[in-house]
Amino acid sequence: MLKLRNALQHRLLEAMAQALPLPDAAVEFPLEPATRPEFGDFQANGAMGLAKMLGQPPRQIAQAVVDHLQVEDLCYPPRVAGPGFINFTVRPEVLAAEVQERLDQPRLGVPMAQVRQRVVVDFSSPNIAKEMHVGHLRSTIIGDCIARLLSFRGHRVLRLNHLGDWGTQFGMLITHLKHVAPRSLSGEEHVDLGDLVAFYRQAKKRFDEDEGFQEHSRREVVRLQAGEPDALKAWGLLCQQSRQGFQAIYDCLDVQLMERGESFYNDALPKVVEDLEQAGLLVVDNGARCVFLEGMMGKDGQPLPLIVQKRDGGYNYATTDLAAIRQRLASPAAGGEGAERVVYVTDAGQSNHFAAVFQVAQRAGWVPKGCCLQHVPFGLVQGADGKKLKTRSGATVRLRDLLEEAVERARRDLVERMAREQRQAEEDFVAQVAETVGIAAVKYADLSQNRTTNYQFSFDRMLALQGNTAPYLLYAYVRIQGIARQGGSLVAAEPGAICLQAPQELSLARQLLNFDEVLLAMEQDLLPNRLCTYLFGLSQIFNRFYDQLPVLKAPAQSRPTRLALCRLSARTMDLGLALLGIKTLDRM
RNA sequence: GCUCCCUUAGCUCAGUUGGACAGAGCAGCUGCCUUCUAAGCAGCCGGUCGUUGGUUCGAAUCCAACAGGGAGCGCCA
Repeated sequence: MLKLRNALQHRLLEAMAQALPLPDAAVEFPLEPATRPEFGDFQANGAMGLAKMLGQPPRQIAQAVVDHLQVEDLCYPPRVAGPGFINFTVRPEVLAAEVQERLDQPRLGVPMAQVRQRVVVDFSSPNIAKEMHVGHLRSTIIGDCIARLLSFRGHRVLRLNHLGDWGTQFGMLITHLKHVAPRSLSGEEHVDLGDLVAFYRQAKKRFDEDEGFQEHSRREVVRLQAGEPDALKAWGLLCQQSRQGFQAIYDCLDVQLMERGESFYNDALPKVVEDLEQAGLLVVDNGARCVFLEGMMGKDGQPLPLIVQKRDGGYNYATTDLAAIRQRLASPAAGGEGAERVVYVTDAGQSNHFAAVFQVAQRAGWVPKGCCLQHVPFGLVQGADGKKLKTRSGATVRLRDLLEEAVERARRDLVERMAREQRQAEEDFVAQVAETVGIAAVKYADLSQNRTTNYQFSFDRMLALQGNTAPYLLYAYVRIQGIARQGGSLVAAEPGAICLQAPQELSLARQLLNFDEVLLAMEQDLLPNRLCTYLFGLSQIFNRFYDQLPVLKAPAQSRPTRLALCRLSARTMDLGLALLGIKTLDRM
């Protein structure tokens, strides 16, 4: 509907210019999608805002605009409604022509971005020697979805996994392993991710309790950052073990990422501090080198510092993040990525941190004009009790276990239903459906929630067959595929002109044509739940259509139209779900 | 103590440049399978949008105060 809206908006502004005695200053009269179906397709609310300026009642203004409007080729006569709204209802034959045109468009009416940017999407970011948990789940799923959308819009997207593979935790871990399992550091003894996690926990405990151990650990970090061969070797082995565990999860989630851990920026860290000093931003305070922030106050009303080099000489994550910003924004000729936009998908708890780092990057002059750094925050994953999600024993939930359980539950549902319906199926079919449905359910549950709020995790809800869930959407798609199978194809044997008559046909067509608007809105604020709400609505409207109107057995004059609507529905679902990172099924 | 976020139906949530009587889903209740279809469809029930003020022609949306919940706050990431 983007095309139609633009056309109507143009004519609306022309009519306004003719109808109203306006000042020279630019006056807007925006046309927006109607808030309710009974108001038609579009509504214009501008009259109310102009009432005071023109000293006329809003309904009179609206009527004057309507009197000058020339839209009869696209709409029924526009009507003034309520306090001064103008409602537009597009003619069915215009909708039909749009459907016809979109049927064979690969992009389903969604334009390429006018300005195609280089974008870095920084997401997932697990830590070496720790299992991935539900916190990484949201970053991974949301980040992947955003990257897919931006790519589809024509941007050049670089998906970076800013792995926590550097820093204090390695000092702890290496120091601890030197004591308890030295052979693991030389590679003579194999440790897997589970062992590492256990060692990490012990090391953390010692670190918190034992000052001497803390000192050793800090020294070990400095040795690592200085590139001591034995420390580097131990570190490399630890990373290798973790990486395998992560990759299994990414494969399962169908997520592509380029690994670019914190260690990548190690050599650039001294230069960050040096250049901050050159820029006159660096202050040594209590032995630590830091930049004091503008507009961010601490307890006593004093400005908060961003520490870039610790008292012991070690660098921390702020330094790494600053180095990463520079590398990403630098031109390719200078060894950078040439990004014009960098998107960070992390939990909302890091908002302050990113605000601080972005501010320092700005003040240091590292953000070229026209480039933008953006934190895309998301809320916590909570359990049924409203508290941070934990296992019954109180441990963090491992992502591996969570995904396995989703697939297992999907499988049990499927097997049970097949028994009830006396269906037979190959084991391959069951396994594939369970995998697809289980993973889709987890992803969709996450994406369908407004990302900025906390989100309550529930297997029962996400796997429910009715409601705003992945299984419901997938089933709507499966139904269309069922028609395709029975009818041989969704392409009419004797294609006739599309003619929208039944209300169910019209509302399905309208929903289908709204796809482009929704994707642009989603890109605007990077809220995947916009697309989810749309696809859920499409599924509902399709199910109504499917329930109330025959397709294959439709009268000859309706059949091509209904087949076309089915085809466009399937393609829209398929593309929409693909942008969410969800695979479809032909049967389930 | 300071900063940021949240509070909408019994439950989980939509509602983002302020717009028409506040919307879904689940749960509860009532109907509909000789039909390409029931993992579905049609309908009913359910709300002082945390509270109180303010701005506005118009506020769930913006501002202020208060209450309740969450997160963060100098050398972890």
